[in-house]
Amino acid sequence: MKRAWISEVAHHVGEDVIIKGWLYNKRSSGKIMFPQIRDGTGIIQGVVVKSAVPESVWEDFDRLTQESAIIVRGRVRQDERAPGGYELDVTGLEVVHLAEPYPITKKEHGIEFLLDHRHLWLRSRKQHAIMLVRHEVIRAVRDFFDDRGFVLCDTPIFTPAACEGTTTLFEVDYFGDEKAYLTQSGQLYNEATAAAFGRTYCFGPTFRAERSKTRRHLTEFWMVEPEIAYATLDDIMELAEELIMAVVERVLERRRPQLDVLERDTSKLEAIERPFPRLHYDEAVRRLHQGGLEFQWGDDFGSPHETYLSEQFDRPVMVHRYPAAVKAFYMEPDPERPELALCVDVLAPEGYGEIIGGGQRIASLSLLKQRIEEHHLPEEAFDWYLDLRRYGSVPHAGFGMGIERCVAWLCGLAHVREAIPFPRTLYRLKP
RNA sequence: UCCUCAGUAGCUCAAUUGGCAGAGCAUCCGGCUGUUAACCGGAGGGUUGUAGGUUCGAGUCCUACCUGAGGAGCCA
Repeated sequence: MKRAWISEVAHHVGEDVIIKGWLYNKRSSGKIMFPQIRDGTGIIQGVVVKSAVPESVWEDFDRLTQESAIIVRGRVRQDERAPGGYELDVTGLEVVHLAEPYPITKKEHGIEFLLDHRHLWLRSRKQHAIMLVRHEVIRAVRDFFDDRGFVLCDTPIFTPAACEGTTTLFEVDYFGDEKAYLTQSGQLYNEATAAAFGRTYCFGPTFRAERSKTRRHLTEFWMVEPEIAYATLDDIMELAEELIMAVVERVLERRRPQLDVLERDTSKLEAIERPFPRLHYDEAVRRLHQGGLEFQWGDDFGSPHETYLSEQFDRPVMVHRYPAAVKAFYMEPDPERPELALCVDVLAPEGYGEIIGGGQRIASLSLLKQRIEEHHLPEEAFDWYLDLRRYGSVPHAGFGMGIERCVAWLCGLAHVREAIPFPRTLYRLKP
């Protein structure tokens, strides 16, 4: 008898198999029992008939607690009455470990309790589905860039200084005499690797010590950041659009069962098509005013503004050319209107907020120096970065896409914390 | 950092005007041969977040603190 994975039982109908897993749930009715067995790939309903199995097997099943580790033998059979369409007529059972009373029950739980038990919560059906979508999103992203000739060039997590002076950084003691910071973006290093390889991307965790407590914020999140030499703002807007389309299409193609478990309204994802609307900042402000929202030209959008703008479209919307004053120091000014930056934010539909931010970087050494000074940043920290403008400086552009916001949007989650296996938020560092 | 809300059994919640702290689930015991968060009967389970105050009497009112959640600002 061979071990079978539950996700593949359809190929074993009529065969005797071994399932190695855990007891997900159990319903019994006198002399017949229906254990739900999960093995990480899926859940299958077993059927244990008292008169058909040795007495010891029946008794062992009878005393099984939720999440006990078990090895079950039986024959696979197709049956419409079973939740997954297939059943296992059980013939044997080995109890690997009898679990203590399991804290996560079939009834509802509060979010605090579930987050405290995140290490166990991941076994639950919906969390399991979310992680498979996340996996697919990450695979789609890597395939997208790899297939287009981008080189994966990972950037450091310990950094000596801020990438952008604006946000707060986590400070780390680096062997006593020096301070290091956890990276908040790989972008500055991407600019170096793009000059070395033409097209690069980095993909890793980033850290923001912002005291934000909302459904869109984590202190540790994953970001993919492409950077292209000789690219302009228009080039990367095009690329961002293609990337999002590729990810949406891939998830719809390969993860429908998971989206069904999550009760995601997939028609909202199916409706997404190119081109995405491109909204000049001026036009965005006009729309806000038309909608009766209070907003001052020159400010950055707050979350209510982003939500309002994204609600007007059935697909992601790209807002470009924000005032340079509210953006990072390295943004290239629009040659036609230098008070604006050649940058873009992509806002996800349904109020999921900014999923992509990027733009064209300053190519001129003197202008970059000037901006560093204007932003009160220490120039010596950017020595190496300025070198990129000394040795073959070219126009270049790139962007960053937040994986968790993307997953939360695709899954229709109420909060990004469920889009990462072990979320880190302001007041939560465990488990 | 600021604003709002919450904390009662292992979990989710209830408790009228300040007047005997209760239910479902989980656990344990019993019943049930097709269950779908199975169901039915029984049992055990409590320093009401902490400290103080008001009162004959506080889960309930007051003060401070702790913990958590939602939001703002900032951001992906």
